[in-house]
Amino acid sequence: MNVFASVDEQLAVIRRGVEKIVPEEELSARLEASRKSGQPLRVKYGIDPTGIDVHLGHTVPLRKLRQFQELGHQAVIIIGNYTALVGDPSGRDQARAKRLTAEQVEQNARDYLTQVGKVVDLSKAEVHRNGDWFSRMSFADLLSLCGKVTVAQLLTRDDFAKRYAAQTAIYLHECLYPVMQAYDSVVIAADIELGGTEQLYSFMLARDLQKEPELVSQAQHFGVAACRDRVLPTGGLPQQIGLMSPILVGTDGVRRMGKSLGNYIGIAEAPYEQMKKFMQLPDAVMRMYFELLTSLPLAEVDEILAGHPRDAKLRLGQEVIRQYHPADIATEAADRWQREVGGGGLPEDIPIALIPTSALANGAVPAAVLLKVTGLVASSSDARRLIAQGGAYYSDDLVGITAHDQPIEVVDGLLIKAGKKKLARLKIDPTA
RNA sequence: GGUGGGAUUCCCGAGCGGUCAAAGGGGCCAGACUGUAAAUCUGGUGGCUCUGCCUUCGCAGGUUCGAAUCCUGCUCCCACCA
Repeated sequence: MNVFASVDEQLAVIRRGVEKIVPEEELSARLEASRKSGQPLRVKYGIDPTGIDVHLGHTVPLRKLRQFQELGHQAVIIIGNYTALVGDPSGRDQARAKRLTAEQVEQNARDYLTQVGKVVDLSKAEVHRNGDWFSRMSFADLLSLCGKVTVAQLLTRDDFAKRYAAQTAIYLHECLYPVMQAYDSVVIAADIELGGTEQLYSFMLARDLQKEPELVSQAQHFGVAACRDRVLPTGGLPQQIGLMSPILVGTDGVRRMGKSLGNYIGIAEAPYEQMKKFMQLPDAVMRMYFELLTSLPLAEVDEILAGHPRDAKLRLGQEVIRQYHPADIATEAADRWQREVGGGGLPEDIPIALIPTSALANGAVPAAVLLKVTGLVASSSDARRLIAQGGAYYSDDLVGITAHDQPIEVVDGLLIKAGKKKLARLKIDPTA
């Protein structure tokens, strides 16, 4: 059967931008077997619906999942609505403070799927909520599951080991987190699991559980049909292979991309906002972004990077933006950046600031007061500082404001600029 | 339960009776440079009716001409002991 590309061709796609494959040597054999039997591999990706904004960091494994789909394999998305109740302890030095309610989790799950659908072809993917089985497990089922995992195993996890050594709390339900995640792999008979490098422990635990006949037959009760014809003569399942993506650095070029760090580019953001963020990336992260976020051949990426970094960023931005917006919009975002920023022109969407008539004295307002009233600056002290440092300008010709008490004659449409980025156009408000 | 240590301006962290709006670093802002990248340099970073005034150093009181600094109580953290 030739529904699948050759193993080497598949490997070329699969390996791109992957940091670690464990166990690496099993991958090509698994692909080979799938190609011979015509049976697609089941590729699992699990997400905990704890937040809402999907950003480019999340798209790295999601894109990998999409690539598997394009190679003809079966994407299986696990919505961790039950694991979300626990909270992933990965890398944490203490337990999570709050736990989400079931309703929040379900709402988040829906929001997630909408955004995930921009990367993965959901019409061809299986989507499961792990509550489907965890909510139906009996305590006896849980006990037999726990009977396969030792505390010593759990403590091989770095984060738990550290907490144990430091004598900070490790709650039992946290210990269950990796066990639950691994059990998901048993229920859905995963051949491959995608995730970040911090998932190594759970991925390996899944392999251990998948070879346990008792757990496999138990999992049959939870009705994921695909599981049934996968059972080996031993009673176990084929053990999954873990594919771990590197962590995408954020727009600061240093820390991992994350919402709480404010260094992310969200896939739901407006194209021009995304483009501006791309243009402000440190040069050094471009290669990583090209590799992980686009499908451009790496040889071509090298050529692009050999040129002017600004052009490379424009290209990078467009390549990524067109994955989430129409291509002409992506091009327009790049053009607009060149016009407004690259060319030193003025942006087209300058906010209007209303100036109450009562603030005028002979049609003019002292510069510091004006800056404050427009809201470009937080306080009049701030305004004075800005003016003293030569960072305040007025009119389309950007005339520098030289003194905080310099009277600025207010006219409708007058441009006021504070620093590099903040702009406003004045409008006299006759009602105030 | 016992004994010590601590809570400082966005963050970390000095200060331990006046010269403290409070060192230093980070972050952030502005200027120079430039590709609105990085690096570098310079300045700034509580508020105001701004050569001065007002409000900040966990909370509430007190001592003093004067307190972030001393005393009392309260709240919350942390370490060691049991």
